[in-house]
Amino acid sequence: MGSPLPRDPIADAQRNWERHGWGEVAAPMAAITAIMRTQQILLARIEGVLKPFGLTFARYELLALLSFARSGALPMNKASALLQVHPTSVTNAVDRLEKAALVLRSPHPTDGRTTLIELTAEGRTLAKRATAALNSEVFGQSGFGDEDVEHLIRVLGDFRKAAGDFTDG
Amino acid sequence: MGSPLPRDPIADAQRNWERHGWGEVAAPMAAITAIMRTQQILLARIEGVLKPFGLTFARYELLALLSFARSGALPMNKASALLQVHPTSVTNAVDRLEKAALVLRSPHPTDGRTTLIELTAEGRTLAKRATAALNSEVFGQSGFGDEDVEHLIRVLGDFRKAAGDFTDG
DNA sequence: TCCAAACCCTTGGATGTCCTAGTATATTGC
DNA sequence: GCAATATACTAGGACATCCAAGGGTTTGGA
Repeated sequence: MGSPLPRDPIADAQRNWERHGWGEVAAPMAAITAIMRTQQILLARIEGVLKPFGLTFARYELLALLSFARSGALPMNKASALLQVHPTSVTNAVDRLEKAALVLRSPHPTDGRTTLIELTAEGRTLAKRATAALNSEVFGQSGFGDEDVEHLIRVLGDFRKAAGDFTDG
Repeated sequence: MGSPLPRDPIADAQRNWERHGWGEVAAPMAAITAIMRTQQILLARIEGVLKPFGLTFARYELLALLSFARSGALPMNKASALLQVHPTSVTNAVDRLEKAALVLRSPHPTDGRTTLIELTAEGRTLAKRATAALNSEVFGQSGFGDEDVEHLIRVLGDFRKAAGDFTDG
């Protein structure tokens, strides 16, 4: 999108906050802004690796989730809850995955309101290949040190829990 | 979007990765997924605070950036570089801010290719009010401890630098 | 001087996310 | 048993992001 800037724009923003008398919240502002930007960078990397597979991150996440379900199938509402996205986002992803013959919709055996998403053989294979690519090209080269990874998992885990994502642990 | 899950879905994913023989990259995968989810939570909080002002995060960022420029004006390409988003995203944001009379476009005095974005008085006032709201309702209550904030700034700063965001310090 | 290459912004298209409604099916309570 | 409430999915709309392409302006080398 552009070449490197001569200065860190987030560090500059933090200084601006301090200069305007908002020093109390300048550091958290910088940390939060850094999280936003880091997510953007990571998402771009992930999408770049998935593109050759005809997948986006949203579709990959759903495929991966299904591949870990013993039966290879999940109700849409369950997928929505586990992926922590709006139900309409799941509908959207399933529409496209279904067109690509990677998943299929089937009626729930006992609840007429519910639709099950099932992985096709093709979908299972692609999920495996895409995961291997992500493991070697993104997760295996995150650039984060082992200690930092542990720290991130702990700090962000506490944050997510406090935000109401889950109740255990 | 939903009530808390009984278990942390990211911790479950990490266990799944380990169970499938990808233990080497399970932790970075969990850290990266946690960053994605944390960004989602933070963005929702921010958008919630900005909604009463008729702003989105993208528009707020542009407004805030302009408010720190001494002249209150910046070329579009400069804004794109500093916000680290695609030029078309800036075009989009400016279109909407201009309709709301918060900024206006003016020609660059010496370079006919360039368009300057200028903050209006109304835009400057709104930026100030929105910043105050974010400071008190989001940044001031991030939920991150002081030490964790410092750690995040450092770790994510190193990451962004390694990713080519900037070259200084 | 002058034309090609570089640069700047906008338009149009594809995706993803969320929200608000609307339809269909289950559950609950009287 | 039936009406009221709750739940599940989908349709349509608003926004944001990126990419690909197009038109105008500058710059630089022949």
